[in-house]
Amino acid sequence: MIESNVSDVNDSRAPTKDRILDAAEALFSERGFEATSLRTITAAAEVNLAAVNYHFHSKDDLIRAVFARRIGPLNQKRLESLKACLDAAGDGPVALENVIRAFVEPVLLLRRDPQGAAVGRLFGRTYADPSGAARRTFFDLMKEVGRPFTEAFRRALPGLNQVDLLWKMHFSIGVMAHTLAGAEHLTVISGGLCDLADVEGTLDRIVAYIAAGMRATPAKLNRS
Amino acid sequence: MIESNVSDVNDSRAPTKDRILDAAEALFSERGFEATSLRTITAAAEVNLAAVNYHFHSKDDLIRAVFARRIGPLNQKRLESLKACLDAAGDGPVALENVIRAFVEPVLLLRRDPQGAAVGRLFGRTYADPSGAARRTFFDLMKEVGRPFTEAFRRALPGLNQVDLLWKMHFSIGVMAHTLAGAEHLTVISGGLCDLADVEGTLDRIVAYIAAGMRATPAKLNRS
DNA sequence: GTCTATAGGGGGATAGAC
DNA sequence: GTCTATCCCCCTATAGAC
Repeated sequence: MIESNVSDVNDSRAPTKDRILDAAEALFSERGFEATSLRTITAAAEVNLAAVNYHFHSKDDLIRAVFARRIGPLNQKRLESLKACLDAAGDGPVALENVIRAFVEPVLLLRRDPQGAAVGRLFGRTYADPSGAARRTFFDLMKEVGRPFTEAFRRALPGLNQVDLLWKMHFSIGVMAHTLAGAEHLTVISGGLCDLADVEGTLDRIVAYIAAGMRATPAKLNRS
Repeated sequence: MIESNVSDVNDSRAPTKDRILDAAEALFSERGFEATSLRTITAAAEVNLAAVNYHFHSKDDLIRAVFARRIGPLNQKRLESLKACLDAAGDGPVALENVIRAFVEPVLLLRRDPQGAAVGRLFGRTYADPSGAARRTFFDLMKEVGRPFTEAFRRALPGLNQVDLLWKMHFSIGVMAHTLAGAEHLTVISGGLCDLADVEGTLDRIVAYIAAGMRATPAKLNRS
């Protein structure tokens, strides 16, 4: 009630830096990196244009910062869940579904709030986005989860060779990325019957689909 | 004798219009729509800048033309293959793997030549791309295959309800799109062990993965 | 730290000669 | 149909006042 500022709107203003990150995140996820100008970002954040060059050096560095802020905590959750399911397995077999869930659940849970949904879309889109800065940053930050999860999948699918495993992980990442990036499209097509806001239901569906795919055996791998 | 830095559009004198389409296709697939300027395209095509505005009205119309040229023939092949496998089934059950193959094979076969690979990447990327012109054109042109394939899947998976089917088709499109758009990434990660140039092998793998996923039953009870 | 103002470069699109 | 030349817009980044 003390706040009586000059101009309009909701002024218990977060730090400028965070306002820029929030706006950039939302706009990048909606329009892509190239199509989003710094002017649009600073207008949405209601900060000055020059602020983005003061707090971040350049647009590329802003893109990097947007990813860095989110991926760290996300991957920490994934690794914690993975550790939990490996501990539960002990020396016995690792449950495939649990490994998949450990990887998918944290990023799908983002969908619970609108800002998180933007993050999800952004990640999903980045897998297919050619933008240099985004791609490099994203994959650099994803390396830390790549190795332990590959190892966990190997334990959950004993007897599967390396090449088969990599292909299946690739397919599985596609399922996740496309679900994150293009889910509103599905909502429209289905006339609202398929709703990504139902996180638990979506999670059950996606885990079941991926698990079955990873267990599948290609029928005829050597054709004439 | 100016060397283009992207792909040689070296048909010694193909029509200007086609040279522009070829160059645009390759560049869009590598860098995205927003990041590719008309100047870059006309330089690669070794034609004049103004030619693109003469043959196509605008950049958006050029994007639409790039898609229109490829999607028509592609969908025709898909529908022919689908008809063949429905005819083979007669009144009996439809083989799920054949329906999947009818949809995936034509687009995967594009990978056999470099220009086709660009088309594949372009399609894969478009599923996640926010660009307005590309997205609308692409989905408009895909509508003609959407209905018959949905119907075929319903026949191949009797007893599956509409919502489950739509989710599974959504996941499956993700597998295909990601394979098309991000396969060279897999090639790098695997140290060349996974090679998308092996079209037949990739096709067997992807069909097996998707078929298993579509047959999967979500186990909604095992959440902790 | 935050603003105004502007530099400096590309971008899409068009006019008009040939 | 194809070229040159150009208009006018929007972009990123920076300089310098407050």
